[in-house]
Amino acid sequence: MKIATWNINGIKARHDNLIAWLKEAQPDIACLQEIKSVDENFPRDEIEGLGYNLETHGQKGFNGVALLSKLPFDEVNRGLPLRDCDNEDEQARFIEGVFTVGEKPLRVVSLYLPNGNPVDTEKFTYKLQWMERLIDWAKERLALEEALILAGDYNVIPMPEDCHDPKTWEGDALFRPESRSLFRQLCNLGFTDALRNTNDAPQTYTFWDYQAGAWQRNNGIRIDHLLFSAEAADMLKGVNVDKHTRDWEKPSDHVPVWAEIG
DNA sequence: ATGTCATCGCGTCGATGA
Repeated sequence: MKIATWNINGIKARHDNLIAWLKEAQPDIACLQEIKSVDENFPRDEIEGLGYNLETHGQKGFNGVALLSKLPFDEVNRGLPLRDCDNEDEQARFIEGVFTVGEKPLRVVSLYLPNGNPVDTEKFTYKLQWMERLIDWAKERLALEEALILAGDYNVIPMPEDCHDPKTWEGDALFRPESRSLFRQLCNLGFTDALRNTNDAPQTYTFWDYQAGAWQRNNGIRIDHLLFSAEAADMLKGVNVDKHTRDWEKPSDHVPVWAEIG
């Protein structure tokens, strides 16, 4: 089966591209980010018409995540749990679905990690705190020893080779040592970076800015990641990036990344 | 590192976020 992640940068603006891609790629589960829609306004009809169950966690204007699945949802959880010291988290960036595959649970998360720029503001501390909360949550889930996939837009460039020109990213929240360190800490809990472990092609990117001809110059970054628990990694067959969608009319600035498991 | 894009607010553009 096929599990995909795609930051669509607005469901209203990207609906037709999403439908075209669903027909073409036929993922069994798709994790979407930046739906930029409240749940009530999310256009469900055509997606459900293609045979998908759909769960959204949206908010007005920005952020928002969704899960599409041909399998029925056994369970859905919205939002990353807060810590005692946190204020209320109103940003919709996390949704978890539980499915049954071969009589075993498969947990899939669609996450949209905060961008964190500019770094001299509370946006950066919010990003780092969000990552710490994600690590705490992941520790608990990994203790279940189930197949778990954390998919989404992490807004983290893990390694210098994950961007066209590391010098231009120095100091950016996506490439700051603190962000990269927390991403490593998350991985080191026992996750496999599915793309990195199945594809060593250089310049494998998942995002190209709309500005300055970034796509035409292949000035991209790899920030969309699929992290697999050991039980999920045992099922991993391969990973691909649907780069061609960046050339479509009215493209998202991100492209889908998907894993084949079985 | 800015040659863009999506959304909101009630205003046909400016602010915001990425």
